[in-house]
Amino acid sequence: MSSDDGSRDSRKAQQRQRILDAARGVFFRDGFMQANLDEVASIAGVAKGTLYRYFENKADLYVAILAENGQVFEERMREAGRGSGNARDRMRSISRFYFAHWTQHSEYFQIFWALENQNVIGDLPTELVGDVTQLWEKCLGILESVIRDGVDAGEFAKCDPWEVANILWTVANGLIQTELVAPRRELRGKPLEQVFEDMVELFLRGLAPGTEVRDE
Amino acid sequence: MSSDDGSRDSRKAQQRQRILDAARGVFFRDGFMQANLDEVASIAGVAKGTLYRYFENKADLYVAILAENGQVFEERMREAGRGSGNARDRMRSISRFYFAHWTQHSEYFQIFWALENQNVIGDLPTELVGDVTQLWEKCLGILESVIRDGVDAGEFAKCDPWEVANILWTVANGLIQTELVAPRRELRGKPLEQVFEDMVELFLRGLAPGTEVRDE
Amino acid sequence: MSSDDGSRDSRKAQQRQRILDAARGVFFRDGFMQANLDEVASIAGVAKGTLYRYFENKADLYVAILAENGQVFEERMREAGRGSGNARDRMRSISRFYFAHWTQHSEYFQIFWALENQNVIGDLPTELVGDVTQLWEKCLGILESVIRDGVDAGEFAKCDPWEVANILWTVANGLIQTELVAPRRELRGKPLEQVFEDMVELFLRGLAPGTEVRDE
Amino acid sequence: MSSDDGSRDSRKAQQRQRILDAARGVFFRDGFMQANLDEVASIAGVAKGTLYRYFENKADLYVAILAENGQVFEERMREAGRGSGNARDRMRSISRFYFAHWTQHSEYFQIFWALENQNVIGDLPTELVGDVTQLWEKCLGILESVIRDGVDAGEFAKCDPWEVANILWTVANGLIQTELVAPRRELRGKPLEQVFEDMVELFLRGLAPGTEVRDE
DNA sequence: TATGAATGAGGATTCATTCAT
DNA sequence: TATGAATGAATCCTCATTCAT
Repeated sequence: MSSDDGSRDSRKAQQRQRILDAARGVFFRDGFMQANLDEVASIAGVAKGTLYRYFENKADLYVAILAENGQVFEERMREAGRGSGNARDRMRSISRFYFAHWTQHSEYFQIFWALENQNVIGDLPTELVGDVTQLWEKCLGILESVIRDGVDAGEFAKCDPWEVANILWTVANGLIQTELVAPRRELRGKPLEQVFEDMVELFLRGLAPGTEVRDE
Repeated sequence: MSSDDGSRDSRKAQQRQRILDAARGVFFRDGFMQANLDEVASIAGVAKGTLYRYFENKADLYVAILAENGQVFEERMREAGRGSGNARDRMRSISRFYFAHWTQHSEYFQIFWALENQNVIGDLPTELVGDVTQLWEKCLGILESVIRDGVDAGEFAKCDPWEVANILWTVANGLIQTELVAPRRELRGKPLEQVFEDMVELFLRGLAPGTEVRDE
Repeated sequence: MSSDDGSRDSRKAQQRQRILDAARGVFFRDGFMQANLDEVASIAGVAKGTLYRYFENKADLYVAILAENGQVFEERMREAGRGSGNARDRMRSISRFYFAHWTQHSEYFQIFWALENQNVIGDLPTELVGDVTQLWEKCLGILESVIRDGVDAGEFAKCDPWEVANILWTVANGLIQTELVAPRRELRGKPLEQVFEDMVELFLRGLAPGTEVRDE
Repeated sequence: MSSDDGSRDSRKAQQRQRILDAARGVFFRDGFMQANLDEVASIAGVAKGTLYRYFENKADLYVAILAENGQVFEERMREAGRGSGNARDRMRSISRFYFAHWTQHSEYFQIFWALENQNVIGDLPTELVGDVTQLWEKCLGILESVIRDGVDAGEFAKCDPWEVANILWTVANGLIQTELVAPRRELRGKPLEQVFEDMVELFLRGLAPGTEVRDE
C-alpha cells in the first residue's frame, strides 16, 4: 500500500518536474510575458489542462521555477560561507560558489532579474514575490556575517558590514547580469571568470585595514 | 515658403516630442510588453494612427526613447571625465554624474535594463539595439581612458584599464539597478547616494598602488 | 449473501444520497451552468470519477435532484387538497402548503425555474424534462378538481376550472419567484407570507359568485 | 463638417445596432452563459474585436439589450396608465399593453427573467443590475398610482395599493413566464391573450368594493 | 497629414468527461 | 467499485497594426 502511494507520488513528482523543465526553457527564452503555455505543455508532453493540475496559473509556475533554485542556492551559499578559514578566504569561497552557480544556472539568474524588474511582470502574487525577497535577504545576511567576522578579527577595515555586503552583492549581480546575460560587449579575450575574480580581489584589497585614508 | 516649411517642420518635431513624452511615461510605468499604445496616444493627445506616422512600430518608438537620452548622456559623461584634476578625482566626478543622472532619469535607466533583458522584448530591430550597444561602448571608453591616465601617473596600481572600467561600470549599474529599480530591500536608513559613494571609495582604495600583495 | 447484497445496496443508496445532497447545494448556489462538479465531489467526499458511477452526466444529476423533490411534493399537495371543508378552505390549505413548501425548499424552487428557462441549460435530455412536466400537470390537476368542486357547490362563480387553476398556479409561482428568488425589491416591511395570503384572498374574492357583472 | 460628423455618428449607431440585433438573437436562443461572442460577431458581420469597441464585455452587451427595451417599455407603460377613464379601465389598458409588449418582445422578457435568476449569471456588474431594478420599481410605481386613484375614487376596495401593485405585477409576470416562455403545457385551445384578460378581470373583481368580507 | 474604426491572431484558463490502475 | 490524473475543446478578451476617409 505504501509502495503504491510512493510510486504514485513519485509519478506526480516526475510529471511536475517535466513541466518545470519545459517551462524553465520557455520562460528563459521568451520571458514571462511572451512565454506561451501551449508551448510549455507541448514540450513537457502533456495537455494544456494538465499544467493547471500542478500550478495555479502562469505566475505560479514561474515562481515555482525560482523557488526550486532558490532553496538550493541559499543552502549551498550558506555552506560556502561556513568555511573555517579566515574571512577573506570565506569571501572568496562564496564568490567562487556564486559565480559557478549562476554560470551553470544562468536561466535562473536571468529569471531572477526579470523578477526584480517589477514592471515587466504585471501582477505577480505579492506573497510569492515576498518569498524571493526573503531569499535575497537571507543571502545578504550570510555575506554580512562573514564580513563582520573579518572586521572583528582585524582582517578588514572598520566598516558597516551590512552596507558592504550590499555593495558586494549588487556588484556581483551587476557583473553577471551585464556580462553573462547580455554578452554583447567583448571582454577582449579575458575569461569572465577571471574578471569576476579580479573584481573580488579588487574589493578585498579595498577592504584591507590601513587603507582607509588615502587622499590628504 | 521656407518659413512655412520651417514652422511645419517644427510642428512635426513638437508632435514627435509629445508622443515621446507620453510614451516614456507609459513605458516606464508598465514596461515594454505591458505598455499600451492606446494610452500613449491618448496621453499624447493624438489618434492612435498618428503614432505610426512618426514611428514604424512599438519597438521603434521604444528605442527612440533610449536614443534621445543616450546622446545627452554620453556627452555629459564625457564632460564629467574631462576634469583637470588627478585620476581619482575625475573618477569621483564621473561617478557623481553617473549617479545623479540615473537618479534623475530613472525611467531611462529602467528602460535600458529592460533592453538588456533581450528576451523581454522579443524582436527588437538589431540595428537599433546596435546603437544602444555603441553608446555603452563609448561610455566605457571614457572610463577606461581615465583609469589608464591614473595608472600611467602612478595613482593606481598596474591593471588592465579596460577590465577595471568594465568592473566599475557593471558594479555601478548593479547598485543602481538593485536599489533603485527594486527598492524592496531596506537600506536601513543609509541614503543610496552614500552607499554609492562608499562603493566608489572602496573601489578606489582597491585600486591604490601598494596593495597588490595578497595574503600569504 | 442476501444480507451482503442488501448492505451493499444500502451503501450504494447512501453514497448516491450524499452526492445528491452535495449537488443540490452547489446547483442552488451557482445555477446549472456555473456549478462545478469538482466541488460537488469534494463536498460529497468522493472522487470526481465516482459521480459518473451514479449519474450519467451533469444534466442527469441535475434532473435527479428535481425528481427526488417532485414525488414528495405531489404527494403532499394531494393531501393538502383532500381536506373535507369547503372548496375555499381547501384552496387556502393548498396555498399554505404551497407557500410553506417552497419557502422551506427554495433550492428546489430555484432549480425548477431554471429548468423552465430551457435555454439556460442547453441540452437537457428531453425524456427527463418530460418527467418534470408531468409532475407539473398532476399538481394542476389537483387544483383544477378543487375549483370544479367549488363551482359545482356554488361556492365559486361559473368559470373554466382548468383555466383558473392555471392562473392561480402561475400567479403563485410568479410571486414566489419574484420575491423569493430575486429579493431585491423592498416589501416595505410586509412579510412575504402576508402578501401571499392577501393574494390568495384577492383571488378567491374574484372567484366569488355574483361578481361576474362587469362595469356598465 | 457637422454633416460629416453626423454621418459618422449614424454609421456608429448603425454598427452598434447591428451588433445588438445579432446579440439579442444569440442571447435569447442560448442564454447568457452559453452565448458565444464569436457567433454574435459573425452574425453581425463584424470582427470579434469590434464588439469590444462598442461594449466593454459580454455582460455589458447583455445589459445593453435589456436597457434598449427597458426605456421604451417604461415610457409606453406610463402612457398606457395615463388614460383619462376610470381606474379599472386604466388597469385594463396597462394590462393590454403589458401583454402585447411581452408577446411581441418575448426575447426581452426571457432575458429579463434570466437576469432575475441571479445565479444564472455569475458576476454581472452591480450598477447595471441596479438599472434594471430601478426600471422595475418605476413600473411598479405606475401601477401603484392607478390603484391608489381607484381606491380614492371608491372604485376599488380599501387596500394597500403598493402591495396590490406588487401582486398584480408578479401575477402577470408569472403567467407570461410560465405560458409564453415555457409553452409546454396545453392551454386546451384557449388563446393565451384570453387567459390573460380573464386573469385581469378575476383580480379586478376581487378588488371591487363590498367584497372584503366573505367568510363569516 | 491626421484620424479612429476595424481587424484578427494570439493566449490564458476552465471543467465535464474518460480511463488506466 | 472507486479513484484522480489526464485530457482538450471551448471561449473571452487584448492590442498592435492597417487603411479608408
